[in-house]
Amino acid sequence: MSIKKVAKLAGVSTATVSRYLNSPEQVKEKTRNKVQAAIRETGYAPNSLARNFRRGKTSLIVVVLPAVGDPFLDKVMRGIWRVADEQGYSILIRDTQANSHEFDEYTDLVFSKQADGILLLASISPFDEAASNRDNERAHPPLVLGLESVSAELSHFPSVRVDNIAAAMDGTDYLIQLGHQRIGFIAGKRDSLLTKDREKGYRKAMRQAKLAVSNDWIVEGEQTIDGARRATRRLLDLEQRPTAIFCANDEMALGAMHEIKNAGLKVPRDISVIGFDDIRYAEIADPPLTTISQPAEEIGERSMRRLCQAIDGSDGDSAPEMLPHNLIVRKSTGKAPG
Amino acid sequence: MSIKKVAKLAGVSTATVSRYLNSPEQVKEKTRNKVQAAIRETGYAPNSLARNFRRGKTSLIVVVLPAVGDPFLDKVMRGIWRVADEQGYSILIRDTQANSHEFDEYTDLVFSKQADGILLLASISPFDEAASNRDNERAHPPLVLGLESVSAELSHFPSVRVDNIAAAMDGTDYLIQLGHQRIGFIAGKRDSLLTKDREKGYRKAMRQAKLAVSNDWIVEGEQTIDGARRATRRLLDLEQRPTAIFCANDEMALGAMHEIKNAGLKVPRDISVIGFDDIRYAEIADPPLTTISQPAEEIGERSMRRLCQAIDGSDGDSAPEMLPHNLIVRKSTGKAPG
DNA sequence: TTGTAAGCGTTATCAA
DNA sequence: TTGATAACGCTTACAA
Repeated sequence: MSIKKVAKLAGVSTATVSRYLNSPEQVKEKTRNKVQAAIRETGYAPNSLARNFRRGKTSLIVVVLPAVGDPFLDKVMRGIWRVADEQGYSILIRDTQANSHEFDEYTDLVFSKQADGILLLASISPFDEAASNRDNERAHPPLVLGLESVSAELSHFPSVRVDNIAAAMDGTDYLIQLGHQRIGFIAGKRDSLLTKDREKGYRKAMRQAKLAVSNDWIVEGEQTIDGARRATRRLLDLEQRPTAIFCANDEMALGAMHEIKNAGLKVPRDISVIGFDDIRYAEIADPPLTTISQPAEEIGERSMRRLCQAIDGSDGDSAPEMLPHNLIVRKSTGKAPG
Repeated sequence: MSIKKVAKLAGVSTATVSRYLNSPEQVKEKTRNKVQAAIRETGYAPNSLARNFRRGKTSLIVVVLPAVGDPFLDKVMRGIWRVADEQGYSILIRDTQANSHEFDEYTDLVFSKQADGILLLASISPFDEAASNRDNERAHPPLVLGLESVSAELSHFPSVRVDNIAAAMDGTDYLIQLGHQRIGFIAGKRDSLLTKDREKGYRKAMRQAKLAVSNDWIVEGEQTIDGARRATRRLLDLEQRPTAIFCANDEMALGAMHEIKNAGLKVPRDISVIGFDDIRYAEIADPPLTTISQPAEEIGERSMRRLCQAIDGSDGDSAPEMLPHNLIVRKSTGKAPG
């Protein structure tokens, strides 16, 4: 009833008030002033529930991410927010740590009009149906994948990321150049495609260098500090322990370094450690962590732009957009011992 | 038009479909089956835009926090999410780093029906008007303050937090017990009441111990690693440098430790460092960081519960809810040198 | 137990 | 440039 009140007070129709709100230039100045006064007097605020309903748009974007509190997301979110602000979207965050991992649970947010689109920054399990329904409208919600590598079922969605395989190869090559031959790998969660790709890159680089990879050298770090610490202990307990460890992300690398030092060993003298992501704690780690950086803010920005395009149907090609990574050499890596 | 389609297909009225959706027990089983079949066949998903509009409720809560990517928020958000899930709310996140800091900008989200309530986990500047309008309806949106200390203008809102003053006193007392007399303090941002309170606690403890506090010992660390590094350098450059540094949070403590070690000094041999929050990186810092922990998950949970109460009007008293803090002694603090 | 129909606040179409 | 009015999809009295 609210716009009506304003209209009545201003002595105009509701249509005019609405126009004043949405395209003031269509309203004569004199009328505009009347409406403005009425709005001020009533303290009227447009009911966005009604507005959204009428427009069929929520102006909400769901960003699905692994965990709030992940320092890497800091910059990514900054990029996302910049574009969201510019385009008039609000951000709804879903954390896969606290929520479900089902693809359909997120796409339903779009189909039920709770959100206009989805920005997926985490690995989730697409329903098998999704693949078969590919031509179905339900399989094509506005959705963009950022950061994450893409499973086959999701490959028809736009995606923005670095080439995790190539990046991990670069990191591994660097260790190999330093003379390391026994290189361990601390992997992420089993369902994370991104860390799987990094593992692939590691394996590929080892293979190309004709270096054997023992199964014992690849341990799961669960993408947490504690998981990485346990993984590191297993690596250290090996009869022939690795002289270098590649961690699928910095969070785990930090845990690994701590555990290595705890065991009375020195980084990089005894063991070199390399991470991935270049989170802000990498630089101030002791020793400062060698890592691979991603253009986080740009990934956020670009994936959000792609999503806006997907929402208003102007999305062009769906080829993955690859951004460059960058090896950052610090002090946690050194020549292989002996 | 969608519920109509379903109704038509099922051969019932739209009211029956609606009832099936909202209170199935009121629908005869036979009818229920028909409706269910129709829903399945059409792939119907209720339009929550229309539903929210009709109900006058968004089921959205805005959580205003300083920065996604702050590891401390990890646990807080977990607590919030647990309650939100349970109560059927979705979480809309606003980051003051990327967004405005104005109180009204957030409360407008409620008045314009974009959200049902606000959980404030960050210091923002309330409009001066807010205080004078206190009796006005507009001054009383459902809003709860979590973590943060409360400015006078906001003191009529419920609040859940630790006693930052007392906690900082405990930390400072501990340093004093270790024999430290020249204790520096790295403060947070100027507008952060929470870190201001911690500074107050530090000052109070110093005063009670009859220890002088030089103005040079209190430097601003901007609540970032880099800010803390700059602040630390200033402290180290002092003619008589402090033998201990209290940092208003762990993030800054990590930066401080790095800078101290960079200067060729040892923690805690030359300088003790103590932080606040007990983020997950504190334990694996080198040396592991002595800090004060807050019951983060519980703060999240309780503040969210209070908010739910505020939304449905069942909120009782508005006295701040204080939770206990806990001094965690690790290796970054030791006896004063000399 | 089910159907009819009004109404939520806004926007958009059309006519004036 | 403005006004009257239908429509958006759903819920909920109220009536049947």
